Amino acid sequence: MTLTDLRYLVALARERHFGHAAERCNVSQPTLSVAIKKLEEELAVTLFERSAADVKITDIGARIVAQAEKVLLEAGQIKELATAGRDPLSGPLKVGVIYTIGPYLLPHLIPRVHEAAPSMPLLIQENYTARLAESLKRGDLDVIVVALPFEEPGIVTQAVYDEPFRVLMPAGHAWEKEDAIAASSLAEAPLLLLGAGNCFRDQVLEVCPMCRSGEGLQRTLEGSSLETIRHMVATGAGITVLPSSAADPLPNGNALLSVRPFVAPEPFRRVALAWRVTYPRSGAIDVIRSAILSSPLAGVRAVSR
Amino acid sequence: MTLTDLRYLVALARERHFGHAAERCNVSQPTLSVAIKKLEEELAVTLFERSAADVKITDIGARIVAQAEKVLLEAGQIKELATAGRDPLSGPLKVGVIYTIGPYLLPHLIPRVHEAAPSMPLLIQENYTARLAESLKRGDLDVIVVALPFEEPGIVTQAVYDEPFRVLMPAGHAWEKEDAIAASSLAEAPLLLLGAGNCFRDQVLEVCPMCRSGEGLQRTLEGSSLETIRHMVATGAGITVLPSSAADPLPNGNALLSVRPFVAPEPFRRVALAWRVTYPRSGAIDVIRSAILSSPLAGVRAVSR
DNA sequence: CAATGGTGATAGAGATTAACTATACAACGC
DNA sequence: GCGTTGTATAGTTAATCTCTATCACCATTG
Repeated sequence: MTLTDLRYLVALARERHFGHAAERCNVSQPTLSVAIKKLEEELAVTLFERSAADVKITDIGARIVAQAEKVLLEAGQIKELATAGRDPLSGPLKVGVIYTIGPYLLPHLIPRVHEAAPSMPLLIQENYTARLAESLKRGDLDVIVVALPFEEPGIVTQAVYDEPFRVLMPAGHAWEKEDAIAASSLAEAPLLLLGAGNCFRDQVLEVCPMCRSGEGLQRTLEGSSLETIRHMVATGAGITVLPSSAADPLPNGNALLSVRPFVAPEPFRRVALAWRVTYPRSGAIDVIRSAILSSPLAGVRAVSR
Repeated sequence: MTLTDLRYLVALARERHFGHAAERCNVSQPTLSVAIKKLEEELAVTLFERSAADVKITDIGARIVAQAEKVLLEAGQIKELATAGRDPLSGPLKVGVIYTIGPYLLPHLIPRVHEAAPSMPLLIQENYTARLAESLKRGDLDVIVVALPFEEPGIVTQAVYDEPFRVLMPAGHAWEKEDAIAASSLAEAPLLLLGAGNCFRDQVLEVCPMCRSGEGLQRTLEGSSLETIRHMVATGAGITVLPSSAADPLPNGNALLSVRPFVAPEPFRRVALAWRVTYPRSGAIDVIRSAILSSPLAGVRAVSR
């Protein structure tokens, strides 16, 4: 029993004439005749009464035809589903973002994506890089926004933008008179750091090797976010390093904080998109990339493909 | 897209492993692999993400699999319908009976059929032979009970029983003293006849050729039934001829009527079943025949096959 | 870093199935 | 009877399905 057989069956039930039904199915009369006979044998049921005058459907035949129509209808739905799902910009996209990007990127990203792909709702999750990578590989996420380096088997990454680091200090801090801060001097200040797991923490420590070795005055704040650290800096608890997208928008309306760049060469992080090599909706990822690049993130420089 | 393809699809969605899914479908891995690929091409949609680690279903793939399961379920229903409908004694049987048999046969027939085939309800229609034949050929009826001769192209008949004719007269009628009535004497009495269209009318007239030529005292009662004629006879309106199944049960409790047989050779009618040659539920017809033969119809003689 | 094992894709051969054309067969109507 | 109409059957061709064997890929492991 194939879907073709069922189509023949339904056609014959409608036409009540082998020849006409065959014509409607674009096959020869013997083809349809044989198919119906085969179907009757397979089901061990007489579906039609053939006579010279005409073709009559049996009671059981009518019931089976009705069911066959239901099957064909449902089968047709598959094609419709496929057609609807063919657009990579249709259907939800599961996006992961690291904690140190999400709060600054998402407010810009969401409206832009919604405009570019109205029928692609975003399901967003913030987490550590390692957790995001796990979810991505498992298929719980479709694309993640992370900082490089990021290497995983089966995962491709595409750099999107570079983002310089800034020093954030309380207003009135001694360094406020400097135009730019040397990375080496970070070890001299009480540096507030994110907890382990945040890649940004590691990147900051890389900027200041002495801090990593524990020789500085840095303090690790487990369970904190850049925002909570910023508030702590505002109260004079220490200084910190922020990515420009988090730091630059601040001072305008915030009298308690001062932001300074690093002296060249400025340390920076490279933010990238990552997805499974096998992920088929590349169009959706393009939309995300474009939306990120058109977002007004302070201080960032696009990375050409 | 075939039902087999859909089975492969569903299996793969369940197993998430081409080899295992193929095994479950009793095919080789390449077979399933190729089938899935073909399906994806036909639908122009990626259903699965293949990677070395595992097989992930895409969102659209999951939706299509759900639909495929629905299709397979409905298709399975066809087989169940066929299994259920394979029994010729299941499902309603559309029976037609001529007016001059129905009232005497059906009360006996129905309980017997119900006992022999409890899941075969009877849909019964009484009508003239010609009308029944038309309905039978059209497929509105499955089997009819008529009197022979009955010849129709595409219709087979099977004689069931012979039924002698009787003369019915009012109690106290002059012929009451006779043991048997000669057919030729019918022309001498006011004979009440059914309207045209009733085959029994013609058969009675055949018994009495003089009546046919209009030389007797007979009166045709259009729109009547044997029962109404019987009541008329009881009031003394005339005499009539009845089949034994209608006549013989009467006199016992009916002081107003007398019944007499004809002199040998008794005229009789041969009652038969008729159905389309193509009708597949011959088992159902056998049941009807048996039920008729086991019915206690007065005076009838079974006709051997 | 090379070897290994597991997994899906591909190639080519063989068998099955489905389709066609031609024709037989059956039933009715003239 | 004989032609017409309509379905079934035969035989052939073509498409398709399925198989075995093998490749290619990747991730793990010694």
